[in-house]
Amino acid sequence: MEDVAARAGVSRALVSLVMRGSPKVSDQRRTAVLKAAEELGYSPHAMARSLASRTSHVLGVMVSDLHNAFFAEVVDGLDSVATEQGFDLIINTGGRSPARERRALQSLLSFRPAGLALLSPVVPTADIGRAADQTSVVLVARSSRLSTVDTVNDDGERGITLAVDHLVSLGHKRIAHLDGGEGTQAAPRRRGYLAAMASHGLTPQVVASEYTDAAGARAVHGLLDDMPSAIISCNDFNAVGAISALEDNGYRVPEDVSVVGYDNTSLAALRHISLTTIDQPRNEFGRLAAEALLQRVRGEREEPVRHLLHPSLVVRSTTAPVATAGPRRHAGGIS
Amino acid sequence: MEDVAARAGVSRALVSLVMRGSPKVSDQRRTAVLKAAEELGYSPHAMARSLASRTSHVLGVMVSDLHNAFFAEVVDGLDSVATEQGFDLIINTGGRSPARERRALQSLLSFRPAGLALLSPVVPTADIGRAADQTSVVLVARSSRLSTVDTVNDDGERGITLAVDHLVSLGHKRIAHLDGGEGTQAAPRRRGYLAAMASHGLTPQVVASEYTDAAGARAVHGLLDDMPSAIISCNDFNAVGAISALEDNGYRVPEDVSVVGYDNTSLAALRHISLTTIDQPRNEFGRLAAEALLQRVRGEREEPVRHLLHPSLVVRSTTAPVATAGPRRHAGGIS
DNA sequence: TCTATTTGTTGGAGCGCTCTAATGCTGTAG
DNA sequence: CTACAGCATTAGAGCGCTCCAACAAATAGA
Repeated sequence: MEDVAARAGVSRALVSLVMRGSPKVSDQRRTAVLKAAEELGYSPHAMARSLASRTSHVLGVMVSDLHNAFFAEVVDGLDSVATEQGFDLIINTGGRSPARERRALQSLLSFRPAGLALLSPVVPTADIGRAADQTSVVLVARSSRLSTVDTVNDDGERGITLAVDHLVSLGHKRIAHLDGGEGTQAAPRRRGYLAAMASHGLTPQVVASEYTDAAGARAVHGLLDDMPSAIISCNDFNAVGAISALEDNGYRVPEDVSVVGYDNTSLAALRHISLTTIDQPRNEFGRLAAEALLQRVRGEREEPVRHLLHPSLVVRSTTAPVATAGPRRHAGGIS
Repeated sequence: MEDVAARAGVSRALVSLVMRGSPKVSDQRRTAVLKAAEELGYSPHAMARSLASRTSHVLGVMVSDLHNAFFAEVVDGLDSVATEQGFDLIINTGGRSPARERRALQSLLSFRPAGLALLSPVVPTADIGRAADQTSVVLVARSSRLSTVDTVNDDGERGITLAVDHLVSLGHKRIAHLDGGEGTQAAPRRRGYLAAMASHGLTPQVVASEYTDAAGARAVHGLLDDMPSAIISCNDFNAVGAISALEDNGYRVPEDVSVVGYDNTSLAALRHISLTTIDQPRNEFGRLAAEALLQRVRGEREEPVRHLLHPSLVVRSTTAPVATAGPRRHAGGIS
C-alpha cells in the first residue's frame, strides 16, 4: 500500500479511500492510484482491513456435507446475494461429524465473519447458541427454538401432503411411507403423511427406514408379502433404493407400484431414473439465509425470523394411475 | 487479551506465549492465564494473529463446481492432511464460470493463504500464474506446464486402457468410445482408448459426446443402426444416459451391450445403476495436493511436482461376456 | 564470592490497513 | 480584501496480535 501510494504520488490514506471506492476522491487521483495498484499487482489485505475497520465483509458458511448436492444450490443462492451486496463467502465443511463440524465452526468464527450460515448442522444446540453470541447466525434445513438465530426451512408436512394428494388423485389407496427415522426433517414429513392420509380417510402405513438407497431397498423387502400400490420415500436416495428392490422382485415401476421421492436432487432428474419427487426451493433457501444475515448485519432487525418455504411436486415417470387389477407380480424384470 | 493479562496479573506478551502453547512458560502462570481466558471467554483473533506473525495457517481451496460430488472427496483428503498439520481450510466456489471463479480466486487470495488448491479450475492459465506469484498453488484434475505450480492428476490413458482390457477379456471386439469432447481430461482418455484398441488389433470407434447423461443418450441413438457390443463412456453421467437409451431401445445391459463409465461417482455405486467404472483415487488427490502445498510452505521444495495417480477398475453389473449370438434386439425392456 | 549461563518474563515496535481530526485549497459571499 | 464555507487530501493513532531485544531471577561453574 505504501508502495502504491508512493508510485501514485499520494498518501496511504488516499489509496485506502480509492480501494474502498469512496466518492470523495478526484477522478484524476483515482485513476492514478488504480494504475499504480495494477502495475504493482496490489490487492488489499482482507484481514488487515477487517482488523482495522472492526467490521467484516465475510459471511461464513458451514456445509454439513459436501457430498450432498442439495447444499451446492443453497450455496449458490447465498453466493449470489452476498456478492450483490459486496460480501465474500468462506465455506467450511463438517462432514456430518459433530467433532469435525465443531472444528469447522471454530475455524469460521476465528475469521470474525459478519454472519454465519449453518447448513443442516449436526452439532448440539449449545454450540450453535455459543456461535450466535459472537455473530449473527442463520440455520438452514434445521429448526431451532433459539431466540438468537434465524431459520430457513421447507414445509415438510406440506411437501408430503402434495405427494399423498398426487397419489390419491391417481386412484391409490394403499400408500406406504418409508420413514427417515432420526434424520433431519424426518419428523415433519412423517407428521404430514399421517395427517394427509387421515384427511383422505386412508389407513397409514409407516415403514422404518433411513436416508440411503440401501435402507430403501431393505424397507421394500419387508413389504414383499403385502405390497402397497404406492410408496412415498423420505428422500430421493431412499426412493431409488426402493425402486431397485421393487424391480429385482418383479414389480414394475410405475405400472405395479408408484414411487415418490423427496428433495428433487439431480439424481431424480436423470432420465434413467426420472423420479417423481418433491422439490425444495434450495436456491431460495440460500437467498433468504443471506438476506436474513445481512439484515442483522445492517442492524435492521433484532427479532429472529422463521422462514418456512413451500415445496412443490415434480411429476416424472415413477408414478401412474393405480393398476385396475391391483398390484401383481411378474417373472423377470431387470436382472 | 489486555483484560486476560490484567486478570492473570501478567503481561500481554505472556498471554500470547500461553495461547501459542510455548514451553517457555512456568506452569503456575500458564494455568493462571488459561483460567483468566476461560472466565473471560477469550479466544485469539486469527486474523490479528496472522497479520502480526506474517504467516498464515490457512489453505485456500477453490472448488470449480460444488454440484459435483467428485470434489467433495478431494476436499476430504485435503482436510484430513491440513487438520493433521494444524492448518485450516477456507473453501470458495467458482460455479464453472470463469468470471465467478476469478472472483473466488481473488477473495481467497485476499486472505493471504499459505497455499491454494485449485480443483479443476476453468480460469485461463494466466490467472493461475498470477495467483502462483502470490502463494503456492497446486492444481488438481487440471494439468499445466507452469513451472511454478504443482499438479495432481489421474492417468486417464491408463484408466481407459483398464476398461478396454476388461472388455477384451470378456470377449468384446466391437468397443465404442463416447468421447468427452472439449471437457477436461477428455483428450488423454481418447488417446488411451485409441492406443489400447490398437494394441489389441481392434478397430476403434470414437463417437462425439459430452459429460452429461443427455449426451450419452444422444450418442447411443446415433449407434442404433449398428450397435457395438460394448461402450466406454467418458464419464459416469454419460454412461447412465447411454444405458437409459439402450434400454429404451430394447437392448439389455449387460446381456446385449456392456457399458463402462469413468469416475466411480456415488451414482455408479447405487444398486439401481451398479455401473462398472474406473475409479480415481480422489481422496488421495486431496492428500497429495495438501502435502505438495505444505512442502512448499515449509520450504522443503522449490521445483514443481507432477503427480499422476493410477486409476483402478471397479467391476459391477453393467459388463458381461459378449453374447455368443452377438447383440440382438428385444421388444419391451424398461419403459 | 563473583561472573557466566539459563530460564522466565516483559516493554515496545510493527504487521497492513481504517478512521478521525486536522490540513491546505479553491471559490463564493459579505 | 477578509471570512467562511466546502471539498479533496493527509498525518497519526490504533485494531489484536507476534516478535525481538532487553531484562530480572534463578542456577551453575570457577
